[in-house]
Amino acid sequence: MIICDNQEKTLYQILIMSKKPTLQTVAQKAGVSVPTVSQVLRGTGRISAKTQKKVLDAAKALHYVTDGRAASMRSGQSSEIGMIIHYIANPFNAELISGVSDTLEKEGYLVSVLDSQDNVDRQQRNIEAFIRSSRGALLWVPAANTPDETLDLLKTHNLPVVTFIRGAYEGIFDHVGIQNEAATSAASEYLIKLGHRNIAYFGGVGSSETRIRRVEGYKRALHANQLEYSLIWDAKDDKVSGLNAMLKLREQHPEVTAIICNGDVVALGACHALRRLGEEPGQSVSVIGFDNIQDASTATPPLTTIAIEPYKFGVKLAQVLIGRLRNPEAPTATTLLPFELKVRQTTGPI
Amino acid sequence: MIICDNQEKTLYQILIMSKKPTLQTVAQKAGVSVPTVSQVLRGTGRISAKTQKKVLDAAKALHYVTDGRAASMRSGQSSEIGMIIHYIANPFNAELISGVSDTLEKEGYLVSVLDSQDNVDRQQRNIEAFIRSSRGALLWVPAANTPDETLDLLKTHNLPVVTFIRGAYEGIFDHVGIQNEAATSAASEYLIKLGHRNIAYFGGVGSSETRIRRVEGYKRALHANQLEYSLIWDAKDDKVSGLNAMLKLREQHPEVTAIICNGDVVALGACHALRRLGEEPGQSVSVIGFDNIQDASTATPPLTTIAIEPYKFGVKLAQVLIGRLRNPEAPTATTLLPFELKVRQTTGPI
DNA sequence: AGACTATGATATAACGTTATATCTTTTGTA
DNA sequence: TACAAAAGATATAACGTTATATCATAGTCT
Repeated sequence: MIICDNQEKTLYQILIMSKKPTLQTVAQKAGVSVPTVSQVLRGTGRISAKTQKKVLDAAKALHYVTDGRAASMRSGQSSEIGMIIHYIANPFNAELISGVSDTLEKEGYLVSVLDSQDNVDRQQRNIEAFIRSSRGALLWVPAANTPDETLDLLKTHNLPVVTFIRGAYEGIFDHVGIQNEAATSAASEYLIKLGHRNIAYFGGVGSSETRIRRVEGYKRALHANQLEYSLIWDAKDDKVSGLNAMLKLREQHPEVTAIICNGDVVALGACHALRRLGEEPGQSVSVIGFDNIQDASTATPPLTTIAIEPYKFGVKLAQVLIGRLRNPEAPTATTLLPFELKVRQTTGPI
Repeated sequence: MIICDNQEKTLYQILIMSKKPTLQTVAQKAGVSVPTVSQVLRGTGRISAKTQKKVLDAAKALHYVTDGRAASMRSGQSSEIGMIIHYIANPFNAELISGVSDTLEKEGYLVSVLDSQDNVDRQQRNIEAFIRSSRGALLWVPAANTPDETLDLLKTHNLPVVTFIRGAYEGIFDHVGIQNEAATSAASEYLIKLGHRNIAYFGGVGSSETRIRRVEGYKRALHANQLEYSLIWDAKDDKVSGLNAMLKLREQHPEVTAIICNGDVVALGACHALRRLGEEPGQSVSVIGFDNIQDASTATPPLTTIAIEPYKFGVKLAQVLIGRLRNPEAPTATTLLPFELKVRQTTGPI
């Protein structure tokens, strides 16, 4: 019994003491030097086939995985990419993130996403966390009213940055954005052709870059068609807020016959409000969304919306970043993604 | 002109060459040694107030941020936590992630999330990526049919792991889960009390741990009430699949008067199908969801569902991990979160 | 006053990798 | 056969931290 007990203890000790494998461990097992192992695993191509096999076998047997910290520190390169977005759970953003991750993972990068909640302090902490953790690049939706201090931090640490969605720093950083102004302008033109005269811009709060541009597109179209009437109606970009804001709008401004929304979620909330009032979206009031989220097509009635394909947006964003990392000295560029007006059943003649 | 030109070049050179600040840089500026700076910044409390001020001023002026790679490598500790989940964009999971991130960020950790898409190869790559990038712990929803190789990898690298949602490795790792069986059992009992006899389990595909438990709860309740009828109907957990599966179910099994769904999303799809058929959820067919996502309460009609608060789930999960990291030798534990049956309008007497 | 302790600061080594330079062996050529 | 060149493997140093041990200096006690 005592012997058995001792044996167990010994095994336990070994288990505890077995550290994770390093180049050192693999080199010993394969009977070669540490730099040789490193070269084989990185595939520099300067090691003979025979040695390569020995090394690869040893590495596999030991479940060896490179320590990215050490590799990154020595080589000065990082395969980790940080992303800061204003709201992760939004379905549009979630799809976009998938596009980014899929594309960058194929290139061997690892993407981590933080949610700034559009709060500049949180954003500052997020960026510091990324710098501390040595992310090699940053994909960034700048929060409204970002202070200069944040920019200083990014510049001090020479972090390659690509902004997206919100174009606050074009010229300083690469940017991938949406044709906001052109999109809402086209949507307004469409409503005007249907005969609408009292068109409101619905949803969004405050003066984010995105919303300003969209409102401008809306106003431009009104102006181009000599329409006097215009109305901007605030609502946070979630369904419940959209619902409540629409109830209020119908009460206070019954003259409105069409709305262009800041996002699909808020648009669906508005449709919901109309039906609760016994009205049908597309009949008494036309509704146009923005984003084309999955629910837009499956809702009853299906939502007319400005479609930006979020997954493709993410892919493009990733490609721009890859280009930047390959060619760090290239001048900064702005890429605007195309949009499409998907006409469904929430729009109709007046 | 030449002088000016030279000056400009010099400035440019300096800018290019200015590397990011290190302890070295800060130490020089403050006129102290490197270890002193390190101690001040970590707050070991062994440095005089006067020296502390010098150091902190210098660090601030230089925008110094610790290099986490080096710190982690030397100290053997990591403040980065990896999370692998089967589907990021699902609103329940998105909320859960928020709960985790918020809680862990407060403790100084940085969470990165990867989406395994329930694919074991992808999952394996994700785990390798996390090991390579030296995550200090892993929060993990194991994919169905995870191979032993994956476990070997985790064990070899001594990674602290907390599984959640799916309890495949209880006893090996800590686990935070849902009372799946009790929940569907309670939901079934409720339907039976309303007079339903032909109840189906609706949604989910294949034999995930979660689904097995939920189906078991459903069957247990049927059995306890001597009901003969049972039916399990597959559907992927998205709205469109739910819609199509429900259309088929109504066609092939018109005798069913109530369904218990694998998730709210699929349940909402089912409700949508009913309305398309001119039926009203809660009248001809009762529908019970699972998760209580935001849309569940705002849908028409509001969805009766089994509520788990995803944010609280995330907070609890984070707390379990923190406990594990504080006390690595403690025996593993399983925590099951309470559920609540939220009765709304999609359930009614037969 | 001399020895002892507490306090504050520093010197040194190590974490695991990769870049560079160096060394050995093989191959090719005159 | 001798020598250069190419190929294959290795030795060494460095990345930026922190743990540990060491060294001053000031304060306390007998």
